[in-house]
Amino acid sequence: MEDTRSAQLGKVTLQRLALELGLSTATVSLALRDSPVVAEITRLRVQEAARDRGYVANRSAAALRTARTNIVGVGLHDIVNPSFTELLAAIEDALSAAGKTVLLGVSQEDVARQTRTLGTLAEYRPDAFIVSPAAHTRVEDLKALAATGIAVVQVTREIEGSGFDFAGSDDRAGVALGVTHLVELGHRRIGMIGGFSAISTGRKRLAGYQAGLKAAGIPFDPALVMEGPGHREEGRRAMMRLLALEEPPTAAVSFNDLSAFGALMGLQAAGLTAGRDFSLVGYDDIAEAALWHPSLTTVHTFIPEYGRAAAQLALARMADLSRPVERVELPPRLVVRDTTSAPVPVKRRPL
Amino acid sequence: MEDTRSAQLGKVTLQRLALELGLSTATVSLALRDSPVVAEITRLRVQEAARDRGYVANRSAAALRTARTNIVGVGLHDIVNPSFTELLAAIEDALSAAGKTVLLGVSQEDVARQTRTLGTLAEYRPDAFIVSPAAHTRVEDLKALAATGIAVVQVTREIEGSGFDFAGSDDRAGVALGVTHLVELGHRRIGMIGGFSAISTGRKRLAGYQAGLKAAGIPFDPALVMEGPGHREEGRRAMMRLLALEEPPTAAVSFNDLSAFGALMGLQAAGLTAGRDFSLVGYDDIAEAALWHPSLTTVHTFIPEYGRAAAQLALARMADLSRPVERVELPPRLVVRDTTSAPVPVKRRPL
DNA sequence: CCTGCGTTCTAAATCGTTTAGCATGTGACA
DNA sequence: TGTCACATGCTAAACGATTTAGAACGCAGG
Repeated sequence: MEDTRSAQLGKVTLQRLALELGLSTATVSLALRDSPVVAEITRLRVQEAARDRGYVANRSAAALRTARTNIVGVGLHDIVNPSFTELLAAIEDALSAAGKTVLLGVSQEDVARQTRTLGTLAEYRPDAFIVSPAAHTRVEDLKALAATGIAVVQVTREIEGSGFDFAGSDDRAGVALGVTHLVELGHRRIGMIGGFSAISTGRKRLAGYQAGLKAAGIPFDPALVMEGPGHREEGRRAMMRLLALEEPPTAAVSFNDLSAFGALMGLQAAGLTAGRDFSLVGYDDIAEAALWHPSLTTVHTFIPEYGRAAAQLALARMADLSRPVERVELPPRLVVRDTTSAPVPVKRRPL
Repeated sequence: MEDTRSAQLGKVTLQRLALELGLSTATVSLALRDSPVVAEITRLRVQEAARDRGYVANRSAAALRTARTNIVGVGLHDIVNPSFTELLAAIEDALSAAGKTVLLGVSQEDVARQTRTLGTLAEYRPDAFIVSPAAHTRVEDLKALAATGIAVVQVTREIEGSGFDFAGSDDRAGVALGVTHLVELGHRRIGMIGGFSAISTGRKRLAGYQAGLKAAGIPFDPALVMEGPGHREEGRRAMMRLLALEEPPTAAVSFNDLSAFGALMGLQAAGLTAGRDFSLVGYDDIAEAALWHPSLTTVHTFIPEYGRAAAQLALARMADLSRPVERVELPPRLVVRDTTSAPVPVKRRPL
């Protein structure tokens, strides 16, 4: 009934509404947005008519006129990794509470795809971008986005020297926490699993690993660092390689929980028990970490918090493009569970 | 440099480009879109100029003119639940391959919020909606979206009688598979954990449970059905309640993997071992299922596949609004792991 | 009767693109 | 020379909203 009528009469636009009400489009537009210059009674009349006729504003038209879209482009390199899912959920939640809508782009850790995706998003003229840049992204790639006067905020990862706002966790301090914990348990030979130098988080977490060692007076041994993208499978292989070393470590920290899970599988495959034969510390504390068996000692990074922070930074910058650059770097917290313990002298149970 | 220049001269629009090239906007517009009516040489000249000047098309303007946005509104009730994350990733992937961009809305299983969110998305005039409706969504709520001539596709869940395309898994058959598996192992008293009748998947999975029992000649006992939203915590509580029954079941199927994980925790808390003292079948087979200890026997539902199917349905319907309604219902497959086994006579080890 | 003022509404320009229809130039051909 | 076809490019009118300057009106005060 309703649909048939509106289909017959064509789409209901603001002009149409104005015509039917015997008002000008100016008045209708103002009335719909609760402007004080239109009389109370007219306002109510207009809003009622809009509701009755099922009027839906056309943001393309509004955006064209106002150069504002209320869209925020969110570009992540991955959304299946639980830590990024949590991030996306937090960002979406904070933005939608502020009346913004998320236009989503996923780069799959591929700069070319990221360029294409963000380029497409840019055509929609988002008021802001929130980006976790793919590995190998250059400063210019990000600058290109901001060229049109769009606010750009980096989240989780950052491109050093880009000069954009950033929200994430203090990765250096975080991984150092994990190393210190292992040292306190008595470990001296500690490996690092996953992470690579093409992304800021990789560099910072490696730096945290080194800082932790240094604080304990333990020399850094590059042979104990297994670079990798932070997948489960890569974590498993890294653990195998660590165990195959001439002088294998008795413990390791990892780039993220996913590679730690892989490492746990590697331990299991080698007939070793985490938290007894080998100590392992994860990073991020995603929900799954507490559920493993044994449950994963890891570093909690407050992902929803910095997701919300990123949203706030974006809102602040789109309100004032020239405000000083801001960095929000939340301090992580160590969560001790069952995969860490004092090292066993040397003997290893064969099964 | 580049930014300063373009900032000085104002935004670079198609008109500006035309002016600088001494061409009409029509020609420039056509040239940029590789129309055959503009001469090869002009086309190249225009495209080069566009590249040099950093021209970024304004989709709001184009959308206004063409009534096409290349946006697809994706409304999910949750994105943190891994099965919906996988779904979102698959949908995004398929759509972006087709040149569409995802405008995201999350309803948090709340109809009011869903109405608000989808209403906002509608203002952007997406070419299509892909929706997994929140519980208690009524047919009219969805119809309202389609009123403006927008393609609507339901994914995972559906509102019966809405008459929209649908892509999901054959939930009835899926849960029946699980029940049959348990029956074949020798179980006769089988519970159902999670799911509720406010959503189609809840109803279908319950129906599958009943169908499985019926096929085995086992009478349906409502006392063995623990309704709930499909969270971990709810699964845990449901398991506690099942175990506290006068005549507790020896096995259970569950609404989804998350509630099965909760149930596993419940078993552990009760000092029971899944796959020995109690058999449990999950639903969905998310990545985490294989990693539990013991690993979860569950029903694999091909989420990325039907996510892609939903995207294809949306593309097809936006190309032809009047095509016949299509339903894609993928048959699930049982994955037997370690949480199921033949029932133990009655004796239970106290710890 | 004129002036001034506040309230409420209108006319018209504008945002950047697409597209139907028209204009122009060129060469072929009769 | 005139006609026609074709290739190419232009003109101008949309699309649906927002916004600014100002019109119309009623009313009070002198």
